[in-house]
Amino acid sequence: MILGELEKRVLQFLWETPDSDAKQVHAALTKRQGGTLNTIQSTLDRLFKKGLLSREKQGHAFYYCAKVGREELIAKLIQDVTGDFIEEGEDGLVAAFSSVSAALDDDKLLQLEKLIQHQRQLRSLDHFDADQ
Amino acid sequence: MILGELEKRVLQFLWETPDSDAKQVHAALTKRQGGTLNTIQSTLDRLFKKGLLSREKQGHAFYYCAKVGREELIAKLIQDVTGDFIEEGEDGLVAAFSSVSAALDDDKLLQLEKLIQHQRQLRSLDHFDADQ
DNA sequence: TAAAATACCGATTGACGGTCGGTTTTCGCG
DNA sequence: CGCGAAAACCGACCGTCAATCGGTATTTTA
Repeated sequence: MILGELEKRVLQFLWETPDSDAKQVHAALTKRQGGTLNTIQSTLDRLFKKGLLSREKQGHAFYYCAKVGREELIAKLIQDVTGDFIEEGEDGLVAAFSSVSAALDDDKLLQLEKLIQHQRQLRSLDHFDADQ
Repeated sequence: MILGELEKRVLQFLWETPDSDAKQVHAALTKRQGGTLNTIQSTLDRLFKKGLLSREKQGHAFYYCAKVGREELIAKLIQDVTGDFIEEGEDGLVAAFSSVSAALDDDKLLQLEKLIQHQRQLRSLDHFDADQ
């Protein structure tokens, strides 16, 4: 999946400000270039058709929400962009991580290891909560 | 950086078979669709101009080599595709990994942690060798 | 030097994002 | 209920870029 510049900016805005209509998105993005209200509507529609947004009619306008979170989208983009270089059958994300770890220096690698340990620790806490 | 389908297949071939000319690439890729020899030449040229290939004239033909390895390219692609969603200043790759770790289940996370530990172990062995 | 192999140039096609004008639909209010 | 405004929708156009390939210039080699 390829995202254009405007599409990315719209997504970022909707992560910060969910449940916005075209007018609001336009008002927010037009300050740093953002085209016409029509342009924003087209972009919202394209993102909706790509399955990245949900929308609901309130009054006479659609209100949009991001259907995927930032992390989820990043994961999807990485899988897309690396998919053709990953063997069939292996998990795309893990394989991508694996490939890339070679490109990280020692500090980055340590940083990443701590990050994952932290993440796993959070998980076990969640499980502990869920067990109560 | 955006890579087309043919460009990806050419790259993969050159990783397996470095120092090939257009004719060889064409012979190898034409079995599963690959256009004319001219098409392959254009694609090689495009990849060369993108800085992904090096070339050297031997006889009357250019012989191409991939200038970036598979891991390096994957790292670059991930940085490109996630760059707009990563804060300025932080390391793109680590930040991307960090974002994505949320999208991994426990097994994958553990798998990844072991992978990184393994990688770090390799590094220290390399350093040990280098010190001798 | 001539023929063959190859590089190079340019045109075309097909996607796709961005842009926007014009028309139709829809909603709310008098 | 009907009117006016607001919004959605449609379609067109542009720019970019990968893929494709024909034709021509260039280079190598015999």
